[in-house]
Amino acid sequence: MPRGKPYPMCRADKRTASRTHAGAFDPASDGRRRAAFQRRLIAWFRRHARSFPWRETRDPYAIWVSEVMLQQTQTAAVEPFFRRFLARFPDVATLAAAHPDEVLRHWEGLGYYRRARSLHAAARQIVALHGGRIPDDPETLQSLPGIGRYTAGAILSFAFDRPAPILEANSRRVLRRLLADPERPNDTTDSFLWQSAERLLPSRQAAVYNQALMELGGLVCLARHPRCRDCPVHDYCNTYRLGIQNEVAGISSTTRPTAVQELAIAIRQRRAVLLLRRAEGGRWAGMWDFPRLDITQEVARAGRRSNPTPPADRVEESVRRSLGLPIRLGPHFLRFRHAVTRFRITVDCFLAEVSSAETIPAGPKPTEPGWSEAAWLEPSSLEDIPLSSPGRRIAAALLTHWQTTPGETPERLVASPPRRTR
DNA sequence: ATCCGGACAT
DNA sequence: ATGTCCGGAT
Repeated sequence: MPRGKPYPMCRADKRTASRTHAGAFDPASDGRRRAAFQRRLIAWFRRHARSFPWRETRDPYAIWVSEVMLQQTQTAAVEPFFRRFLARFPDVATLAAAHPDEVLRHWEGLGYYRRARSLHAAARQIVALHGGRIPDDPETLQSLPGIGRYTAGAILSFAFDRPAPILEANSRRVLRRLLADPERPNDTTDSFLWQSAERLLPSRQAAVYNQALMELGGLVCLARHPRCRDCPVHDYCNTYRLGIQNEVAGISSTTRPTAVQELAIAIRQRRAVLLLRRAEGGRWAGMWDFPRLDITQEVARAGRRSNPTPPADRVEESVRRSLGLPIRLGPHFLRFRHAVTRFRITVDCFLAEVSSAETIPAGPKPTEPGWSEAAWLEPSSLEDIPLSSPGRRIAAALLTHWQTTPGETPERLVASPPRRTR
């Protein structure tokens, strides 16, 4: 990837911006004031910008990958994934040629797996339709899966330095405060903010300017306690002037979590264990996982103080019905909790053996919705497939269990109530 | 435990 | 307009 200094640190802006008169900042009406705002913001950015690997490049591919990873994901979480991903898939052609599962494997643990699938699909589309070059116009970019208006603007401005506006969580917060209508400071629409972002954008230095806007939101114009005294553009801020910056906050939708009880079963046959692939559209789409049963209803019916595990024969019957597989339930070996979107899932994990004498060759066809594929895998190959985070956790516990109890045989597998693993 | 964060479908 | 998808940081 091209290296170097994409945003040369020119001398700090020594000019003192003129004191601003009172009144709402309207970027459309005052070009001089807008230019001063831009200079202040950019000068601040040159002093305070954090260093990230995706800021060390202007390679549109690397910037695209980073922006997709950064969707709904914080910078600290993204960094190691970004490095690994770029090392393995250094360019569009390499990514397009890769197996989907390997792409997913490199995304494992980052979440929102549709992003990885879209990225891969888009890479193939770029090779097939655009000669392997990342498009540099907004319409074509947004025709690619996983690229919306923000990501298109980010690629256009960061990589190509085109004057394309961006609006994401950080810059949205900045502009919401900066441009708030004093009468209705919380009624600002995204449509208005997009228009404003476009009007505020300088025709040159769009890359630095856009990143400065985001960085200000990330470091100074914080949701909870905005550090307005440190803000280089507080003179231009409609809410700072009125002291109502704390009244304009991102209203977090208070969708309270739903408790879910699940059973995960590691079903063994000879040396292999049964894995299922999660279907399109749901959680962990395209990722492999251990067979899981939602037992929330049963637990609720049985009463809250009772053992959260249904009787072994009920579980065995349920697996026979959904997977067409005769099993004998073994011991409980792991309990953990996992929070995902608005669900708080408690997972109880059990060993199990296929109870039929005959070998069931190609995995059962899962008839239950939610699963698309099944496979019997040797423990060692669990490393090679993309697993959901809970799935990876179960796999790790399973490998430990098998290593510490090497002599375990089906005869010794006896169902027992879950121990409290807290 | 709560907070944080774009694309897409509906 | 609203809901869905994820995991790590705090």
